[in-house]
Amino acid sequence: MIRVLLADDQALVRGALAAMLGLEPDIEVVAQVSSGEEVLPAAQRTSPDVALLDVQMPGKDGLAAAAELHRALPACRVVVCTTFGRPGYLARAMAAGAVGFVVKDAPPEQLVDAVRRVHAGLRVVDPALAAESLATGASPLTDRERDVLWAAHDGGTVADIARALNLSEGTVRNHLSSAIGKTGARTRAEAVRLAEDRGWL
Amino acid sequence: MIRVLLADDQALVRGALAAMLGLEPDIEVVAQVSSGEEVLPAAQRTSPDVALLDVQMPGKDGLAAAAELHRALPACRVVVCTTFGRPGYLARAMAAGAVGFVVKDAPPEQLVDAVRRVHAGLRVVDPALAAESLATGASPLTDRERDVLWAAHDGGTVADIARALNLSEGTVRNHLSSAIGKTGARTRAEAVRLAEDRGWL
DNA sequence: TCCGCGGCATGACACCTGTCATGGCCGAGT
DNA sequence: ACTCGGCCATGACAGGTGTCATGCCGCGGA
Repeated sequence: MIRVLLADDQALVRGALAAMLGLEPDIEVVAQVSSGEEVLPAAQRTSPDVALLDVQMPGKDGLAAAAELHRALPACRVVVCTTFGRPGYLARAMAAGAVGFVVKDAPPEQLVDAVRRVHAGLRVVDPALAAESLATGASPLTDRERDVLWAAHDGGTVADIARALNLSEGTVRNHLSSAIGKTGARTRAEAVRLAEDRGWL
Repeated sequence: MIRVLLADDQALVRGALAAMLGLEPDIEVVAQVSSGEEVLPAAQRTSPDVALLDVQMPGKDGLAAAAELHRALPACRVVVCTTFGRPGYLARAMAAGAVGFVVKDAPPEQLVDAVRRVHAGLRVVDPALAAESLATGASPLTDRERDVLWAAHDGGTVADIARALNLSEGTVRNHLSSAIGKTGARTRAEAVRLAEDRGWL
């Protein structure tokens, strides 16, 4: 029996995934949580063999939860599952100690397959995504540029961003300008979009 | 037996939902498709009692598919299912002839419940969302304002938008200004975000 | 018929943005 | 000690942006 922990904020898909995994004779879902914060306590309580974590979750996201879980319970194999096949996510998931990475576009068998494979000690990564991840490369943005770009995410003015980060407006403009240059965008909005697509935020 | 058609572009969640619904003794998933275009042909082939359509799909989205399906096969009850509980989606789904609206945050039982209820001729709508929908109201944007705002979606300049819509730059600025005023935003980026959240695009 | 509203356009103006030059500060690697 | 890169800041400038006044056209309702 492979003991599985399931983390996804959308109750409907979490329940559906549990039902699907439950159909497999050698898989048992021993815990379900809906946020990153609940992952570690639930894992310590139920000691699962495999943890299936969604990236998009309120509060602590799946990547942060994966890192935390990997440090505290190295025996628990982590599979990261996400809606968006963004190259940056893959790289960050691997850096966080995940051994599997599954996209929600993939056929259902691939998930149960991934659970079995990581339980057997193998790594599971989509080859196409791995190639794209290497091609896109790591984020060229500095920490501060990322902060500023993230603060520009919801469309505030330079003054708003400067206030939020305790910076001068000129500095914010510089960071934005630099980020725009590095992403190849022509406006800050485009830069935010591109950086987000590449997982640089 | 309630015959169900399932439409969701994410193969994993589609399969998981099918597995979950398949566990119910009185429900049978007779068709699964991954895009809005496939909905009508599949429905005509399998004549389901209930169609469960995701809003976010490539090409023709769930709302367009719902309208098409409702016109062609009025006997088939449509339930719209979405990740985002945006008020505008609810209104547009109802206008498209849907009789059910389920958010993916909802508990799993609520989905099977919704399927049974709509099959019994009832409407299924989240009360909180319905209230918010009424409060937000219909879009105050004119058609052109919506077009311009949508064209501004990916962060191009005014000149880009003007080219894309064959308008003068001044006109684009006017429409944007008007849209910014109506949404209560202060920049075009914020206006795009707000309008999107409210389902005005 | 006239009026009002929406789409389209022009021009002007204040303000915001993106870019650049310049300089100071600090920590890391040579 | 020195250099280099990242961070922060200031100031200046061209060009983009948001707003307003004004006008024309076409359409549907009073």
